[in-house]
Amino acid sequence: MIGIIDCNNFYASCEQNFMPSLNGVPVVVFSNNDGAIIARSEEAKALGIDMAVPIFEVKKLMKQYNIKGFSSNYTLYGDMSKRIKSIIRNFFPEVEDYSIDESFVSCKGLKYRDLLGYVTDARDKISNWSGVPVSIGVASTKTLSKLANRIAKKRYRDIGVYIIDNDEKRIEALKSTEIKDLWGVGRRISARLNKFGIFTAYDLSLVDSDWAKKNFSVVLQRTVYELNGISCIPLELIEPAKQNIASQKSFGKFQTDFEPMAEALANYTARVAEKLRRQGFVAGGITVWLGTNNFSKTDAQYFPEVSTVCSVPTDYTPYLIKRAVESLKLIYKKGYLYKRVGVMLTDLRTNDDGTQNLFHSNNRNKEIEIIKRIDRINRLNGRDTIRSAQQGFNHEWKMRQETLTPKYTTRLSDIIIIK
DNA sequence: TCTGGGGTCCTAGGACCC
DNA sequence: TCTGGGGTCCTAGGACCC
Repeated sequence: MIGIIDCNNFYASCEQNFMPSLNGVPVVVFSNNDGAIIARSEEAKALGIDMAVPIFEVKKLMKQYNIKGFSSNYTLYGDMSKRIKSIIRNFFPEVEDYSIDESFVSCKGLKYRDLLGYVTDARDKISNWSGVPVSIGVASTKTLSKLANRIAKKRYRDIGVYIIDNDEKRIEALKSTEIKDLWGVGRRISARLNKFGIFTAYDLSLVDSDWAKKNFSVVLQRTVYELNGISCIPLELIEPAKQNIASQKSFGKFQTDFEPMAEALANYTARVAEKLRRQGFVAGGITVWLGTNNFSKTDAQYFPEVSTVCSVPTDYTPYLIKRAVESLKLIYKKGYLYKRVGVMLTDLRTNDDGTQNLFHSNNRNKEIEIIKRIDRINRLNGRDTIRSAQQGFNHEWKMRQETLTPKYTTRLSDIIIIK
């Protein structure tokens, strides 16, 4: 049996956890740039606030019902996530960290116990010890456990656990789940399935798996198997190495000139390069892109992208920034209202990769020394104490974060501020 | 006026190899 | 006059996830 442990309204719950006055109060969390809704407390859901709606569409409603809104605080959510996952490991030795607020766990070895009792106890303790309520669904496959989790959230809120452990429960769960709510089936595929008269998870479970593969893909074929209790998406207990590290952000206001966007790009590149080094990788390539506002019906649209190969796989920020800005020069064109710029480090390898380049001599050892010292200085004195001049200081492109809460768990200075 | 960010996997087709 | 078959790797684009 496989369990999925999922935090309820994770970002909203994190905010409520550190501000007791928010308990029982409708709370929403905004996307970066304070653009759209990405998390809602139960109270906010009950007032009809939908997921992913732009803020300007619900501003009135928020004012009317005094709904509290917060800018996303990923430092806080990331740290809370770490804490919750370490608690989970007390109860389940085999864990796959699936996302910031979800973990798959193996229930192997629990079969001689009262499974429901054990999982319910674990659920209560994870919720109480972290301050973030969680729900647990258990079934014989990942896809079915996701279904069980939905049922735990919707119908068994008080205990927060649901286990699909016989065929009767499985079929009932399938019949009460619309195809569009199925894990692995998105908007496009569910629309296509509807044309074949398939509307519920149960309908899909009855199709021939080869038909699913032929007409759709091996992904849907696996889903069909999983719905029938045949597990084909295994628990991944060893986290696979990252393949890419990316950063893109919308500007606080539209940009038209090259220089501020190059500055933003340099800053994002510095961030991904830091992340790269923290994980012990070097990047073999780098991709840069630009984008206009795809929601606009009148603005001219432009979404260029350029990928290049590093002369030698590297984690050296000055080189990566130089490469990124050169790439931006290739795709930048005057006359557009730009909404975002992004950078992705690709072809990641471990930093002992040792790939050389016959036609480029480089001072890898010197670079390693320099960047190690810069990282240390910045760690002790604050991010960007030493920075590339290209990163600038004005940051007029910076995203909006008008209602950001303190980084309660990771920054002492923030804790003092709220006193 | 105002609409997020960071990822993965799969597939088809082209280029290339012997 | 007539010119193969079996395979891999890479890339772009699509779809999905949270």
